[in-house]
Amino acid sequence: MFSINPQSGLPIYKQLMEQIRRMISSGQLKPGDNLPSVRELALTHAVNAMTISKAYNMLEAEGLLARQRGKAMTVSDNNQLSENKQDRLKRLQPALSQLTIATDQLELDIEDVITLLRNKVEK
Amino acid sequence: MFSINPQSGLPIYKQLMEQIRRMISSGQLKPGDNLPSVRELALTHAVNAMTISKAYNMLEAEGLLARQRGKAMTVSDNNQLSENKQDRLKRLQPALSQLTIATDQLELDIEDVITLLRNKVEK
Amino acid sequence: MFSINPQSGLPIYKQLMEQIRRMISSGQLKPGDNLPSVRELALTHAVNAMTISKAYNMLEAEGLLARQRGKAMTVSDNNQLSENKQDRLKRLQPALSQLTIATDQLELDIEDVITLLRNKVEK
Amino acid sequence: MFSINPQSGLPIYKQLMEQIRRMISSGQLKPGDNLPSVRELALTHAVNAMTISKAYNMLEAEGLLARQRGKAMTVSDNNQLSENKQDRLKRLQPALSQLTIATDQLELDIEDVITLLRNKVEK
DNA sequence: GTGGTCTAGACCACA
DNA sequence: GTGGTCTAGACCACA
Repeated sequence: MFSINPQSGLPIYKQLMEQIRRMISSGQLKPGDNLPSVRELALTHAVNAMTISKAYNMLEAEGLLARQRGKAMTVSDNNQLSENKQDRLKRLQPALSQLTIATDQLELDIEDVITLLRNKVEK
Repeated sequence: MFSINPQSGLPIYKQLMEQIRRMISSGQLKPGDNLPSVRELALTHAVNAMTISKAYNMLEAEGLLARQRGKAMTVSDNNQLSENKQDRLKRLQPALSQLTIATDQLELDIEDVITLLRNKVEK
Repeated sequence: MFSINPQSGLPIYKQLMEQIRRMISSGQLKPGDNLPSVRELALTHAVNAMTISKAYNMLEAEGLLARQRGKAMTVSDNNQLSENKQDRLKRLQPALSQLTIATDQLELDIEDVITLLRNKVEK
Repeated sequence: MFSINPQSGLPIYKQLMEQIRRMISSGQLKPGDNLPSVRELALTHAVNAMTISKAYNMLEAEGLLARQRGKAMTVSDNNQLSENKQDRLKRLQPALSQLTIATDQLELDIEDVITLLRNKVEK
C-alpha cells in the first residue's frame, strides 16, 4: 500500500504523510475509510511505531485524518483535499522536477526516459 | 549548474553529491575538470561552505573527486563512474520510481504525466 | 579513555580516529560495544560535538563502527581490524618512527630514552 | 637530513621547524652552519618552496636562524637553544607520550616495544 | 536519550 | 586564491 524507503534520506514520517495525502487526493482513501493500524504498518515496513504515529498525528493536525478512541484512524469526513485533477497534477510536480533535473544532468534522451516510464507503469 | 532545494527534506550535501555524480556520469564533468570552488557554490546557492565541503569530501572518499592542496577540487582521473547509457538509465531509477509511485497513488493517467514531462523538458 | 591534544597540530578528529582504531585492535573495544555518546565525549574532552561526530562518521565509512538510529554507535560486528599481535605492533610504527627520528636528531642515547619510557609506563 | 611526512596531518612547516630545533639543540647544526637552500629542500622533499620558506622565516623570528642577503640561511650565533642533556630529553617528551599512549591502547607489552625500538635504532 | 544537519564566523595551511 | 578545522548554537529525526 505504501512505499517506504529508509535509505532515501527523506524522513520516513514525511514519506508516509505525502503518500497518504496522495491516496486521499485520488479517492483511493475515502472519507470514513480506516487506515492500517500503527502497529501493523510498523511491522510490515520494519519501522518504529512512533514514526508511524508521528505521521498520523501530523495528518490529524492537518485535518486529513480523524482519531476515534479505541478504533482505527479514519480519513476525516470533511478533509480539504481536492480530488480535482489539476490539483493532483500539481501535487505531482516535485517528482516531475526531480526526474527532469536527473534526465538533464545525465544527458539522457527524454524519449528513452518516457519509454522506461511506460514500461514501469505497465508492470 | 546545480539545483539545490533546502526544503526537500533530503540533506543538501546529498543532493549535491548525487547531482555531481550524474554530471560526471554524463560526461558534462570530465576527468581533470575543476569543480566550482567551495566558496563560490556556497555563495551562489546561499548555502554554508561546510555543507558544500562535506559533499566534496565524501565524493573524494568515493574516489570521484581529487583534492590538490591549495587548488580547486577536480574530477578524478580514474573515477569508476561509467558513462555507459544503460548505467545512466539505471541511475535514473530512483527518480522514475518516485514518479510512478506518485502517479499511481494520485490515480493519474500516465499519458497526462508524460505530456507534463514533455512540456517541462522543452522549456 | 581517550587522550586528545588540541595543540598537537594533528586534527582532533584524526587523533580520535586512530585511538579508537587502536582500542578495537587491542580488543579493549569489542564488536557490539557501545562507544561513548557524541555529547559525552564532547563534554569530557571540551571539544565540539561536530568534531567527535566527524570522527565517528569516518570510522563508520571505514566499516569499523556501526550506526543504529537513535542509539549509541557500536563497534561493528564484522570489522576488519586484526587483533593479531604483529598487526598491532605494525600499527605502532608511526609513533616508533617519530621517537627514533627525534632521538637521532637530539643525539640522545637510546638507553636514556628507554629508561624514560619505562618510567613513563610504570606510572 | 630531515624526515617530512605530508600525510601525517601535522603541518609540513611545523615538522621542519621542530626537526631543525632538535638538530641545533644536539649540536648537529652549530652556530654559523649553513642550512640547505629553500629550493634544494623543496626539491628533495617534493614540497612547495613557500612552505620551506615559512619554516625558515618563523625560526628566524624565534632567533634560531639568521638570514644573510644573497647567501644561505645560517644557524644564529647567539641562539638560545640549550644543548643541555636534560633539556634535550624534555624536548623528546611529546614523542614519548605518543608512544606510551599507543602502547597502552594497543595493549602491547612495553618490553616488546623496547625491542622494536632497539632494532630500529641499530639499523 | 541518541546522532544528523546546517549556519555564521574565526583562523589555519598551502599555491 | 584554494580547501580544512573548529566552535557555539539552533533545530530535526528517531528510539
